[in-house]
Amino acid sequence: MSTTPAFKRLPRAVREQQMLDAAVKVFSRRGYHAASMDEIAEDAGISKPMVYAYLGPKEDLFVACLHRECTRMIEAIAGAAAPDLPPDERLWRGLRAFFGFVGAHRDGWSVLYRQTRGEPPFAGQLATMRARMVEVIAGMLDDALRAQGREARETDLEVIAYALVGASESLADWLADHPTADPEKTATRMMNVAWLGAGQLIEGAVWRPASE
Amino acid sequence: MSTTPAFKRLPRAVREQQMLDAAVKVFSRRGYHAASMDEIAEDAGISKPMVYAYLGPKEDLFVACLHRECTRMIEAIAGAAAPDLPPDERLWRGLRAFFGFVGAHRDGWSVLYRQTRGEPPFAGQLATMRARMVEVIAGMLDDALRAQGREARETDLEVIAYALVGASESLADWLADHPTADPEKTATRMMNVAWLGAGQLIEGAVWRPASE
DNA sequence: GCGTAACCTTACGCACGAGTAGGTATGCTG
DNA sequence: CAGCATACCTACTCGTGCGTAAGGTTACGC
Repeated sequence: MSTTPAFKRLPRAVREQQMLDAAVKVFSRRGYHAASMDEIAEDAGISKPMVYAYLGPKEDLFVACLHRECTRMIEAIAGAAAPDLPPDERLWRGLRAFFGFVGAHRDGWSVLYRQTRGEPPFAGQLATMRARMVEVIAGMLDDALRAQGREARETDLEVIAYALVGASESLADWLADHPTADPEKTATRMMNVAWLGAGQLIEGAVWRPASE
Repeated sequence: MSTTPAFKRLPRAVREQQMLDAAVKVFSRRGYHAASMDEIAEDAGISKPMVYAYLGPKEDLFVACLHRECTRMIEAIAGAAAPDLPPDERLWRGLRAFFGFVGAHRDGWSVLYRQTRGEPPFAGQLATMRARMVEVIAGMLDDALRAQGREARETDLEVIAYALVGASESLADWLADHPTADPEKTATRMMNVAWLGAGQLIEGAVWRPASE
């Protein structure tokens, strides 16, 4: 009887992490709806009622995943991009941290962006987080502008920042789908597109439609 | 009896369009899974079995929506960006057509991108379409390069194109969420980011990490 | 060594929504 | 006006998967 309990009893904190790991994995593979609580439980090496006891119903579980992955990502980026650096250096470090994170947590990224985007109950959370990112980037651009004694309409900066965030997300998807690709190199490419583009804009260059 | 039939009998082709309209609307509002066939039928002013008779089960219905919206969009863009124009003009017209389409078909855009992305059964279709876009953009960049007697590694171009497509998608989302925003203006902003960025890259400029 | 509390399980109820069976009305063709 | 095809409906079945009730088992305090 007391030979091999096969499954050891573990403290709550440990089980919760195992469950979240399993949930992120299954959610990313199947999508929110197709993921069944049974599969998550099985993958975590635990039975379903435990999941409900610790993390609550499916929706709460997903939010918990979202929250954990989101926190990890924000920390990774914030830790890398110190606010007292010059703008391009800040952007570069932020990008490097971002792509590094995605490369190391492809499942987490998938849950965060691919799944969350389309599901009305969660889309708001994602939008909030993205808004924070956009604000930071826009602030950075604004700093760079003011350092040159210039100004720009707020909306313009916001939209540019939005485009940069979108481009980064898109490349992150590309990275997640190409396991052999190098996060560092991807970050460099993104930096080229972002900074040379945004950089020229800051210099005052403007492209206009030719005619009509 | 023959007073007011309340709902006239209509030919199949008309009903199908009404159903697709309703489906796009409901899918975009609720998401694929949360959308019920009952709600779609009701919104189309018709009963459920008719939907099944004409468009088949839910998955087929969604694919039909996808197909219609996708075709409309491709046509709008292809019609605007003639291949014999100079690269920047081509890009500009393509972008203008794209944002014009999104502004006029916000629901369709939502279905196409927000919903399709996260659902494994459909994600492939979207990926194929996006790949076509990327290929076109990459080809354009390549043309511009060759015109200057230069070369670039294929992967680099592809990644840059991917970033541009991602940025455009992201701004399209922004546009879809800001009903008061002007598609034309959004297109101009995107063009600034895209062309001045990519343009500088084509001139041979390269940004490198500073140290370490 | 025994209670008790936390951990963990099997086995079920139940709602919701996809898909269908079978029947009714309408308009077109001869 | 007969006949037939097509548009259309009400009312049902049934699978699937979320969430739970009630009961076993292991560890730790005394």
